[in-house]
Amino acid sequence: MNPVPPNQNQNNTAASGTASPAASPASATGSSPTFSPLYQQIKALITQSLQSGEWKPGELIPSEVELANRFKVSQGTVRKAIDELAAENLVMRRQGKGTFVSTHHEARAHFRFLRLMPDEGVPHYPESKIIEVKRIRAPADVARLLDLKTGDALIFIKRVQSFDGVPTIVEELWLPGQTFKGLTAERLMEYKGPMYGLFESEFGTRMIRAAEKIRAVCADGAAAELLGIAEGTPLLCAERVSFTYGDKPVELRRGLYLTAHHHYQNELN
Amino acid sequence: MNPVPPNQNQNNTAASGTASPAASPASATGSSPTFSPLYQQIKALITQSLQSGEWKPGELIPSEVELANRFKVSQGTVRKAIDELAAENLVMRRQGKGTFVSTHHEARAHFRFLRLMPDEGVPHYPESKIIEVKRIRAPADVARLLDLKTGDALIFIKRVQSFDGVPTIVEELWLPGQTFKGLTAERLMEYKGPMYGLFESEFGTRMIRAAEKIRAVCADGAAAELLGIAEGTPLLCAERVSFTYGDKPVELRRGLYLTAHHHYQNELN
DNA sequence: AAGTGGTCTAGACCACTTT
DNA sequence: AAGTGGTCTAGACCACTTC
Repeated sequence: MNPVPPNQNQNNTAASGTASPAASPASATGSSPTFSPLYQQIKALITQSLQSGEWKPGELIPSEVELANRFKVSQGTVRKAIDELAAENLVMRRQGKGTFVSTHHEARAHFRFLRLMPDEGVPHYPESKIIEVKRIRAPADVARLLDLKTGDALIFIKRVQSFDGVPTIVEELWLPGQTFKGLTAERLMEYKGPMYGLFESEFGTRMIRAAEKIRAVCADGAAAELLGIAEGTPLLCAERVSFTYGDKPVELRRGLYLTAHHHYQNELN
Repeated sequence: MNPVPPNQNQNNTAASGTASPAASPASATGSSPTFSPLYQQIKALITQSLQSGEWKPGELIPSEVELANRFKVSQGTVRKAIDELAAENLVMRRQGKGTFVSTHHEARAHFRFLRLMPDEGVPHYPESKIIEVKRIRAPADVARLLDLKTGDALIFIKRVQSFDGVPTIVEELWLPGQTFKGLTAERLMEYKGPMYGLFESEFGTRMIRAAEKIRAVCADGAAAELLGIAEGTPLLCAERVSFTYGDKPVELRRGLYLTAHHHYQNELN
């Protein structure tokens, strides 16, 4: 959209002695600025293009050289910007091929948000069974977490996920009606694969980060019946808020995990 | 220890036309090598110095320029090596001051491994009460996780941690006797602050990474009594294996967390 | 052969900290 | 003023992929 160079808060003119001696980057050099490095500005511009859909999930973005020309900066500066985007899993670099927009339609991405692993054997993605889909008004607590107003339109989803036919997860989701307009039970039921893939493809909303709070709880009657276990069985309760570009919360999810033969895997670095 | 340059798998001679035309980096250029980039080799050398204690936790390491001279590479290469070490929390960079070896004696580091947060209010570090310390022989399962042999010497520790006087965590630890020779109940009880600080200062063993498996369980009689709760109360069970340099496992820990007024916090990126 | 990301270098200047 | 990490540039070459 904007091929012009971002404001230059450093005197890049340097070079030979021919440079005008009084380039005067003066004016506001210390008053209010909050300057950010060039590569951060480039990163923000690239992120904008990702968010706007200029480059769609799975697609190739322009090469480093091309972006350097577009933004009128050196390749090294573009590289540093993309390095950070890759570290945040917004893009993926592949030597010799290029840089691709990340997508949830990839085996690699499936376990980035689902951390429940079998105690033994290789992990694989569970089957999903939709229990309920309905339109509701946002209760105060949900509204607060999703940065909405109490009473705003929400879509509520309840489902059960099974590994090898064994029901293991009961999940409830609250989605802003505004963002997921047109989401139906039919569409959810016929869709195979991670829900985030559907959100990405059909609603243009990509989850890029999430925060979870985990507790131990007792199975209530409803959960016990859905999971085929005794009431009172201890379950792991994971409450997740997911964010899309701009740190905008767009999903609240409460999952109850049966951890008899699975565990929540976490790496502390 | 080794100020000589690492093997150079790239022809760095370049420069002007005076370079000998037949530098012949030939020989094994494609047979078995598993070459690694220069900055990875530098990173490994720096890590060795960290592990050997040449620079101790909290101390300043040599400047980038100094390291570049020592290793006979450019500052940029040292920088990339240190960037990765900083990303792994092995060192901390501070503009204008230098690069410091990370330490567990820092408020900043306290919540890197303890992820239990109060549902409301600001997080603070719990008080610890040692229940039991004894020497045992490694059971098969513990030995396997710690990369030891069944029957090897272990130190077993049991403690309770409280927030504002409320018992919230029951924890059991298994430590290799070899690594933590001389660890006594007295030393543990008189020590204030995170146990990893003690391990780092007194035993030269720094935890740099950990893997946790989390489940929901019911409180048994022992845990219930220590936490002052009813038997059968759901608890979060976190089993952690911690690693020091070289990905060597040096601690097994099983914590039972009361999540009535706290939760396990996790960020998914 | 051409294009991409990955590595390495050398030099300049900036921002911050200490002397 | 001097030293440190932080940013930016320009150019070279390497490793990998595709044509």
